[in-house]
Amino acid sequence: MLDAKMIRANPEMVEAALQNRNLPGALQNFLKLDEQRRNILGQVEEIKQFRNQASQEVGRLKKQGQEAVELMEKVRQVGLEIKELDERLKQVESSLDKILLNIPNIPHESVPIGIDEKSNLEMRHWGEPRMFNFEPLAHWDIGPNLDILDFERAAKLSGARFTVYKGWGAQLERAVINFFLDIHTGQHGYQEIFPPFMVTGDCMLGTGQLPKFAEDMFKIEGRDMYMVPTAEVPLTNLYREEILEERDLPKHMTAYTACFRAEAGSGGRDTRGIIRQHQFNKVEMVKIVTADSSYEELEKLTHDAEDVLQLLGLPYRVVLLSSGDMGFSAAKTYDLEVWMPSYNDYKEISSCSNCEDFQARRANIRYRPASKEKIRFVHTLNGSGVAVGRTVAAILENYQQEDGSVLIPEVLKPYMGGLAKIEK
RNA sequence: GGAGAGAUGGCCGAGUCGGCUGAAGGCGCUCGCCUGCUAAGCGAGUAUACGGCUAAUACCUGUAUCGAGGGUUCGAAUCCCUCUCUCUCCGCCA
Repeated sequence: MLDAKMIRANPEMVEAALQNRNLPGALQNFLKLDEQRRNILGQVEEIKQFRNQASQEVGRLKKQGQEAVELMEKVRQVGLEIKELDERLKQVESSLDKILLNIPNIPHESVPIGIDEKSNLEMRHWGEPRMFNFEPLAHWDIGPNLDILDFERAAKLSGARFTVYKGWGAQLERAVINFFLDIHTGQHGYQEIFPPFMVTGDCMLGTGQLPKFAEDMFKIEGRDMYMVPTAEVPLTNLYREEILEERDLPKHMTAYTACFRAEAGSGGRDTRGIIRQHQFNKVEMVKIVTADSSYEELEKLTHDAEDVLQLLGLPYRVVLLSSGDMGFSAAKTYDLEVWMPSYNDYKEISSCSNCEDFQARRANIRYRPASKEKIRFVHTLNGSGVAVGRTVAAILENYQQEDGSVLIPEVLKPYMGGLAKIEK
């Protein structure tokens, strides 16, 4: 959520930024409503002041044993006015809220301007796509061939976009999860968290999934409960409505959760394999930091995600997203894209964002500066560290052998009971 | 699911029959003083949001906030209703 005062002070700047987000005119009624609000507020507060003073006067008179019927009647009348104005104020404020909650974050100045992914910028890449001296298979063929992925029975259980992992496949998934967590906690200094997989609507509002993207999520019937679409939601909301001490910052957290997404708008995309599922595993990193350090922290966060891909020996590139390709809450985002032979292309496997104070405002997460200055909003960052299912797919494809077997990356062997390769 | 208790400021914790209570007291924290010393003592200060005024996120000023929403009243942290959450006991259960 943007700061209303900031918008009021720089309407043209905000409008321009929203245009770069493909949302021209999103500010339309905001300024008018904002003025209305201050108008009504001024009126109603003045009357309330009178009421407060008058009712104190009544108290004083009564204490002295005097009558105050006239004054009491006057205040009663005024009370009706207050009620009416309060009602109007509430309406205007809820309209304003609706606008504010639907406005995305403003891109950082370093973000390339563009309407879609074509304007993204490749920052760097690591490793080179493997050259195969045989025809490589896609993971949706490798998996069933080795009997470690079962798409058909998954469909029987749950329909499209679900996968059953079996045997070494299931172990590989678990190995990757543990490997990621061990690296982030042991080498990158994150605190491991194991959060609930279901959260309230307030949490979804706090991180920006609601109100705009309700159709992307799985909601529990008849309850104010949602399946988490990413651990970013519970981790960031952990400190919702709290005032932290600066000495307790930064907070670096990592968590494994299953993630649940309705994939409403993704029609026929990535229908094969485990790239785009309704349920997938992910290890997420979330940072809660002060404003002056957040961009430095974003670089580190991105490197922490890159690190696990390097350890796994998976070729990838880092892409800076353009203004039009970024997520709703982000001010700046780096995507990590892993080389995926079946796509003959790089495929997103991590997204690392600085949300600045956008989520902090919504979730009301603040901190008290050590200098005892005014309380401020924190900055929040999140990044996949990284998507587990896509990692498994990348391993299967990048480490496949001509005989159909798949080598286990060195760093994962300890997690697989020393197994060197998965074969039939 | 049944029965009961409770939700107050950064934390702990008072609030009498509704009326200078934004809220006693304590802790913590900040600043100053004092003290021959990693202690103690003394003094002062210490919520947030949104308005107005301002160059100002500085003063000053107004309004709101004692779990949330609604009601009664001239006036509610204090009375009434609804909801949410926490705790205790019972039941059930991985």
